Amino acid sequence: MGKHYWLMKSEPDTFSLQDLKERPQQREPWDGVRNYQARNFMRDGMSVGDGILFYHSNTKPPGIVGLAEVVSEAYPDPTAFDKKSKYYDEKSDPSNPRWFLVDVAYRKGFKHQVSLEAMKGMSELAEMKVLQKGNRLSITPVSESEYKAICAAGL
DNA sequence: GCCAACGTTGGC
DNA sequence: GCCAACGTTGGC
Repeated sequence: MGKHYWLMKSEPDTFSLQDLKERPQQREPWDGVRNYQARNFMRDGMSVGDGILFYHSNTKPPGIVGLAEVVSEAYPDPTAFDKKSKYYDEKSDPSNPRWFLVDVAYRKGFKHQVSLEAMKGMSELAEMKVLQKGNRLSITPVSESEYKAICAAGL
């Protein structure tokens, strides 16, 4: 299977690209996703080596701040089984897990953040999922041409 | 802080 | 299976 590209949102107050950069081995399980579509992208769509656009949401300005990479196959999200976790889900049965995640690793910080506003002005991104009205998904697929256009603007 | 858009829940 | 109520997301 060829390499795919994804946009993954995170609120920087919760977990920023800088936080990922400072993690041991600069990698982290992408836990806490509790949306079925986003889960399906991780569980069924992602492969090791896929490229990730790291997006900061709920901040000023929102936008893509750098690059990460998928570094594991999908596996059950352990926080769903942890009663002390804020992501605990009593309906996720360890013998039939409901929630999955992948590990992601830091790759690069952009020289220039590519803001949401700038993205809206880029004709190459007219079809991009994250720009469609009403889209709240925290994980969306990105085409190779979209990925390259954003890298060209940010690196 | 507001609120549009969307997903989930649960009564029926 | 329908759909109203509710909760969340996330830009502004």
